[in-house]
Amino acid sequence: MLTDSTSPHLPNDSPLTMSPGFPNSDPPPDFGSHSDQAADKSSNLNAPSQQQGELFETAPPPWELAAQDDVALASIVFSEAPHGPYDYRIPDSMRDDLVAGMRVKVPLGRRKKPIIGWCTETKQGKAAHRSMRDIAEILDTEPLCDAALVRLVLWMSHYYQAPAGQVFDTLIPSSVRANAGTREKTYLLPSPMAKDDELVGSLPTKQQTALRFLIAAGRPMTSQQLSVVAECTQGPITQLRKKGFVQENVRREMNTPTSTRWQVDDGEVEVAHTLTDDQAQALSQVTGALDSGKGRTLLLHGVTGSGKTEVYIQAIEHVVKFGRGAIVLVPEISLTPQTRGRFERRFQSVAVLHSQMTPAERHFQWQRIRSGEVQVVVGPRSAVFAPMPHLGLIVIDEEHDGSFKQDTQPRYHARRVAYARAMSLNIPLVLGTATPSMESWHATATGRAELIKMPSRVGNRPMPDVQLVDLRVRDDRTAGAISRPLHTAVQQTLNENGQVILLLNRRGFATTIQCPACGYVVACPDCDMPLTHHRDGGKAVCHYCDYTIATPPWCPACRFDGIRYGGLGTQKLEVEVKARFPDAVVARMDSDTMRRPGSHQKVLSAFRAGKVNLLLGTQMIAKGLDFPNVLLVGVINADGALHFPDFRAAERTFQLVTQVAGRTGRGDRGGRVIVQTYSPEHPAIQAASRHDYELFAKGEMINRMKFNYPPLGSVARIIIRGVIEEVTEAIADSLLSRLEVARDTLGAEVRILGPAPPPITKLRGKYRFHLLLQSVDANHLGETIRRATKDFKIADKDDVQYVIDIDPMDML
DNA sequence: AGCACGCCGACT
DNA sequence: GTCGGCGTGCTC
Repeated sequence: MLTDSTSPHLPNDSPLTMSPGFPNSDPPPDFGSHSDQAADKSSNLNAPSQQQGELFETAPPPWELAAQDDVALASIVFSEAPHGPYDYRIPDSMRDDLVAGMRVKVPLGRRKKPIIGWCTETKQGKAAHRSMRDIAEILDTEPLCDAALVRLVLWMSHYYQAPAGQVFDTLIPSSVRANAGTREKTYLLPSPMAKDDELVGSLPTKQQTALRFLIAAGRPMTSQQLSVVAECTQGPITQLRKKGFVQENVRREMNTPTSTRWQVDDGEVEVAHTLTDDQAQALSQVTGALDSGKGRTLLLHGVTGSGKTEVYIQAIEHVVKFGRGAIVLVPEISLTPQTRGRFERRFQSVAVLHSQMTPAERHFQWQRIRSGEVQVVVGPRSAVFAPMPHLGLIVIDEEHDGSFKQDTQPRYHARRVAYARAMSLNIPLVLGTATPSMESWHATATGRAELIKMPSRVGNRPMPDVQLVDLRVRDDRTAGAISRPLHTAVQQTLNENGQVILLLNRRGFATTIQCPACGYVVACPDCDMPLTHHRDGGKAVCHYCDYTIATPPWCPACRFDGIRYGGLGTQKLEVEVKARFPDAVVARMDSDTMRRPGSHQKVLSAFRAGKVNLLLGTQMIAKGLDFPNVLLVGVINADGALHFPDFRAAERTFQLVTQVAGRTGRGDRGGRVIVQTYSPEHPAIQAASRHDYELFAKGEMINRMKFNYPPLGSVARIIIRGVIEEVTEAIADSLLSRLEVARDTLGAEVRILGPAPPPITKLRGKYRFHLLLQSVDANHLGETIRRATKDFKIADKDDVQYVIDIDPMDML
């Protein structure tokens, strides 16, 4: 039986452990200490047996009492296996220098070379381990993470079940660890011997003059500099060093060339805009939260074009006034020169972090931020780790965006991490979006977040009109992908010299089974997921639970026998569009054509300049573009996103349609949107067509409730991949039984699904299976996985790997 | 991940 | 009898 979901040995007021957590998680059972014993305890949900365990663990056997001297110890973790933590003795000579957050070199096992590790904690040891070894070397003079960030690392390591060493490596850019763009410089100082006039007087003239110049300078100089001012060669200076008249002082410094690059080039300064009533109201709520000195989450729900950015900026100005800094997270795609310029013109000192930065620049910006001179950091998800010393506010723009979840280990969500960081520092977290994630929306309903509404556009521009085209209506259908009504609208817009955006959400691998006559989709009775058609064997499979049936030859709802399996590519659409509108200049934007860096910007500036009339592409054109001459947006097939085998499919569809609709109606000429669909009555599509988020959220929450999908419950996913299909599946099966055992011994309430083939069955030559775990309590879920995988070893010969994804954002 | 230990087969 | 195959286990 489960007694309590909060761990008894945790301080309950600790902000990172505030219960209930957000979005949808409970406190980490332990993040303060993570020695072996602590890990044992934390994997036990049952409080009474924990106390029992302590009886045995805290009393050392008598023969170890001799080793009980109080020694200085450091807990060290590694980014490579074995990840630790291991305890090392701190030699007396290092005792005052080692701080948590520094890197060290330590001996490990029978290795010849010492290994680099991270210090998570220094402590006074009582029960010394039987084979305690010494720290060999300290690599940093300053910790790379302050105490609060070390705590964040340990929390992330626990929550995402990733080795702490790996989390450190994620937090601290490799360029910082490698000291990119720096060089060791040797400075010269007069030594005590140089004070002895008699000795100095006995030196040869050149050496004497050089030394007198160095003394007169009154500051350390490089031998280069000294040779210039003293008008001599290196010779005399080398002699002075040899004879001991000068001391050497080695310092690591930034190379000069990069150190000016960050500066704003245009020097333009923008003043604060006059706020609309909505904006003023929103701002006062945010500043109120700032002044309260509490960790609070504010969801800023503002329609596209309502001016959220101006609210962020003025809130940050408020923070800056008090000498504190802010972090602004933006989706990868919207880190454009425009976004950057906007912040740079409003603040004296901005650090923009982006993916094209060189290692030296990245390192330089990191140092600037840590020095405290930066007021605002703008960047993608990793900017949540910016080492801002007096952080006062974190803003996440477009908080619903998928790019905030990292898809490699540690698979963290920047919103979840930002929440943990903000709450631990007692500062506000502002989440801004036109289409809140269900997680954030639910948080406002349960009181974990406060809702701020901005329902109208700046200048009171109307929202664009959204027209649904029912593809089931025979008269509107054509042989191609563009219906008659859409064709007419495109032609008309082009005739009026307007620009057109056509959105195709191609996710080719998902072959959902949909009836073209009535729109019916074949779904799994247990998971509510659309089944996916597999050509070989004519089977239809659920990617969550492996439920399988024979693909029905005709529609189960209306008995129509021309059932089809979705799928249309941008290339094919481009051909059709060019044939239909031969006079239009068409550009295509998708991951295939946008592979080269800069091509993105190139196409967009051509579109902005009006050289392109019709822009065709995937999701990437749905976000953030602001072109006043776009009078028509067409969504080729809204169902592609809608009937995707993912419980977030409806949410994605709503977001997609709403965001793409926001690309039009930004000028004086208004704008319209046409959405083609087989399911015009679907709540997500209906709500999007009316620009009614709350209508959507209400309906969607009921759907999520049926199966306890997030945000009502938690989900985790374990992906198992290997070269041999049978072996991979066998290991997935053994992991399943371990999970079941762990769940039952813990008495945890967790539903385990699979192993099932994920939508992407084979990736880079490896077969994949996945296990899905669901629970209303994130702790139960986490503990079950922790226990099941604790000593789970896969033999090398099997060549199978597994990955744990906590709060997965997709099921591919 | 290394690195050594150990337990079975083919060689001088 | 030894050299070496790689399966197994440990690293504070």
